[in-house]
Amino acid sequence: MASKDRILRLKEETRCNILEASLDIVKEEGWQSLSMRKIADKIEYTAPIIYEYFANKDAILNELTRMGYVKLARQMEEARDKFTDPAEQLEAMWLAYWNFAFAEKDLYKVMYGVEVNCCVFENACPDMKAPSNMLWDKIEEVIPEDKRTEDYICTKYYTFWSVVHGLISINLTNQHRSDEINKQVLRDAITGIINSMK
Amino acid sequence: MASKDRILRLKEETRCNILEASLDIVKEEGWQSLSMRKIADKIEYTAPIIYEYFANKDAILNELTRMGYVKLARQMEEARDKFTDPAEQLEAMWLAYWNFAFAEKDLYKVMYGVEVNCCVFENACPDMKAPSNMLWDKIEEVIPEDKRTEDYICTKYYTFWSVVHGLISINLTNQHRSDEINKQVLRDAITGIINSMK
DNA sequence: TAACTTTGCTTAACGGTGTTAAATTATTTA
DNA sequence: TAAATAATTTAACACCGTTAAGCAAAGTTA
Repeated sequence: MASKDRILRLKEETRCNILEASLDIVKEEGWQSLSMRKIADKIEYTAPIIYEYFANKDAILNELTRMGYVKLARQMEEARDKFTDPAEQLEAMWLAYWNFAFAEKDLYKVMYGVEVNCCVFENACPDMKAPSNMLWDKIEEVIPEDKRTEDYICTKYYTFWSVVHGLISINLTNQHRSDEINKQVLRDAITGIINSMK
Repeated sequence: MASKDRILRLKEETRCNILEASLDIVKEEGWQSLSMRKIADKIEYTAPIIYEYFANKDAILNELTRMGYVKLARQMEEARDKFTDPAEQLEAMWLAYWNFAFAEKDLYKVMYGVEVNCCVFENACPDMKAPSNMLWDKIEEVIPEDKRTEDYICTKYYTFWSVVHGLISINLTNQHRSDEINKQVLRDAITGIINSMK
């Protein structure tokens, strides 16, 4: 009954093929244009057979993100093991996280639910720039004159924006929802950055 | 020829109705289930009529985000004008930004492209928790024993995650792409938080 | 070997999406 | 009133996720 094994192996293989094809499409065209029919085309089957391997499209995305987390964890471990000092290790791990996100952009987008809503952001209309301009101007005002270079302002601006937007995103996608911790993180970060500028 | 004016006024009104209906649907069912036919239903027309007011669905989302930015700017101005000290003003503005995001969750999601990919995040499988556990453990290690409470670790963890994920999101949705600034922000923030823990 | 059953896969279909072209109805103009 | 124009709808296209029915090959049993 070795034929059973062969068939099982084949089934496992097409399961893999489905995931590989999906990831290819995601990498080539972005995860929002991933469709069951495109996957089927790529593995040279018709769409319905995918449902013998995955309950639905979400299940495929789910498995892709799971695999993404595994890969991320591996890269972070590698980075960690290059150092012995805990602080250095921590920094290396965050850098690995960072690097992963950019090496696997679309995967990261699927994993953390980041996506542009529609159009190009390039020639953003003035209304879209108003809030950032306001913040920018105020940051400029807080920074003492002797430090006030374009790059320094830019750095502080993005540090601010990152921590706030990041915490918001986490709360919106995840349902973390511990208001106490959130407020503490937010105030810690904001006052910290402000003090660092003075 | 006052009838021309009346017609123009009516046209402007249905344009408004389209946007209002869209925002209602977005608030009720989330922006991913916004459809041209649903909008048409709500304004008691058929779908093709919408194309006389907006080029396509993206144009509607675009206008909604533009209006969102206007609203955000107004709330930030209000917050700013309650203080005179620049540092206090800056903090108030960031808090206004924060409050806006949670008062207008779905609008913020459209504006900044934040969305869950598919399923519930609640009972996340272990693979999904591995990276965060690794970071959590290392943070715990870096924090001196006398400060090492659950809440303190949690705060630091989310501060880290927020700033990194936030900066990543900004880079992925936007195409900011100034590697120099990015690296500076990242290292500034990370080493800053690390030092604050010691 | 012949009949029956299971398996693997496809075709067809449902209800949904954004979008466009043609047809129809209503309104204005001559 | 008749012609022209505008407003609106119907119908259609091509896509989407998903399911049910059908078919053909393979395996199993008599």
